[in-house]
Amino acid sequence: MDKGHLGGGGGGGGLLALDASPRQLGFLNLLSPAPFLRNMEADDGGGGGRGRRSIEVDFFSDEKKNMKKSRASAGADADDQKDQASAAGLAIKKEDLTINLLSGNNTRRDRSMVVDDDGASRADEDSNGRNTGELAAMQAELSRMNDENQRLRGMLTQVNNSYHALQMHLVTLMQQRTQMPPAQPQQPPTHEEGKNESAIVPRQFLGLGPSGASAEVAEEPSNSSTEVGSPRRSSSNGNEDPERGDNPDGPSTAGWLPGRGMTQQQQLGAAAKGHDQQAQEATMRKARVSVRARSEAPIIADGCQWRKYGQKMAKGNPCPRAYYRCTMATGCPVRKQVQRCAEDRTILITTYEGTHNHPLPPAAMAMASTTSAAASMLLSGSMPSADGAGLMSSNFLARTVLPCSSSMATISASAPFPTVTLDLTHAPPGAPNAMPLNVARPHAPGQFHVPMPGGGMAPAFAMPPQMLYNQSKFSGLQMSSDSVDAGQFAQPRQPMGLPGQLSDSVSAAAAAITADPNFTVALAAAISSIMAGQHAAGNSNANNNNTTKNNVTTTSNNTTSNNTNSETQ
DNA sequence: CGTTTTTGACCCGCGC
DNA sequence: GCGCGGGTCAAAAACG
Ligand SMILES: [Zn+2]
Repeated sequence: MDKGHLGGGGGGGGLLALDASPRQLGFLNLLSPAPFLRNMEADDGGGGGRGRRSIEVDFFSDEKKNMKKSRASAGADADDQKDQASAAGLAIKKEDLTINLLSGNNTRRDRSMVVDDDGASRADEDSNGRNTGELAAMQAELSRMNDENQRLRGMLTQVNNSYHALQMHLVTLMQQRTQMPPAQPQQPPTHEEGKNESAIVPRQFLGLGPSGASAEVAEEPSNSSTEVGSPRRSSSNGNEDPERGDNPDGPSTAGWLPGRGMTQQQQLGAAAKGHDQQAQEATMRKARVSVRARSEAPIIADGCQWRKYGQKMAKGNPCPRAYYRCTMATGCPVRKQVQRCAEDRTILITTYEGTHNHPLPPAAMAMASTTSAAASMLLSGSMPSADGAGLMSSNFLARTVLPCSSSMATISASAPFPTVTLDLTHAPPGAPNAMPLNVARPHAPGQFHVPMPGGGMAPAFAMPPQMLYNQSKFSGLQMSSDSVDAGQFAQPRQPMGLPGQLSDSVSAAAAAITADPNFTVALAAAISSIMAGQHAAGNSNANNNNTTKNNVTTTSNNTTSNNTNSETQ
């Protein structure tokens, strides 16, 4: 019954000993001109665990941790939207906001106030009734402003939050539409609710399920369905066998386990759930988005937390392929596999699969929605084979997603799964970027350089978040314009009104929508991180350890790998 | 003590 | 039906 015994085991990670010094490099890179999408070793992606000492390339900078901390220390006081909101994402935003505010009007007053205050004591002695009065008044005003400030912050947070939620929702919807025949159109929209949705949506998202709202319960099944692919093996304990169809729920108790066998049979019950979903999910699952980038680091920091659950020698190349799964939420179906390119070991290929079922920090959003958008486009674009549509969409996508990078997107039909590949490895000099501003600056090979709209980072700092937002939007539009009708994208711009009906255009629009904001977010993150970096530099987290074993997988030896089935059976 | 990594065993689809 | 190969599971070890 059991799967047979336990495997072998054990591990060994002890080898980590070999640290290299790449860290330094990382820092250097950090400092280098191209801040966004820069290589950065740091960032321990994950949290806890044994330090993953690794250098990571950080596409979408994420130092959420730092951010959080700093924010907290800053005295964020209340603002507890907690969860959803709290996610680093907002944190970052907040940070920005805060910064701006400070630099703006308040600051001066603040400072002056403070100064006065200090001086006050002395002044007091001198006895200035008037001053005192003024002081009081100012204080009052100050507090009022603070108040307001906070309130605004809160609002912003909320808005931001719901925006993201909507965004995700949209993607989901789009996918659903694509998949479903005309028939039952209206379901999804149901939960718009507007306000609260922020909390709900994300979860539901995961479920994708119609009923989603009820979340927990619904989720389970759906979730399992999500896993779709995996259920098969649910072997773990004999339970599963019987499962096929029964046991609706043993409820949630078991709930969240990732499905896999985990002793839960129920999951299959989910199967019943409905073909659509299943089908849809299946498709989703199939769609893959892979990103090729140059990186010394063993993995790319995309803002999510990943747990490695497997490693295998790939057939065609000496480098092993590692499998990771998202651990930000318990049931998150997202997986990714990382592998080094055989010919050029400096190229790291990261393949994402699935959609997150939980809110993400902005840093993660960037990558996540990029991939999800890519996936949807891929799926919606009818089969990849169709060059016309396929290519176009891919190009569009590439441009949308990483406007400034010279990335190229390609869709391969050959693979078992439809796959979109974003290639960030070439750095064509004269790249035809959407933004003419491109600073032609010699960059390190392989780094994408992201020309800021302003022509450099510096100016960007000064800009308030909104400016950034607009700009990014702008750039997005511009890009999109050349391949598709810009008009369509214009609509989505309104944060709220989502017309979307046409499947294709919708998907395109969705892509645009999702992509743009992300870009923004990424920028914001990058900027704020940099800013933070100034004082926080020393901070432990800042760039964390990445010791790195520089060489990728030292595992080379692993004889093991090829084993496949060699053994029993 | 909770997490994450390591790693051999499993599972399963597919081609022959 | 067998075997290959891609993925996944999960015990045990490594970390913090
Ligand atoms: Zn996730």
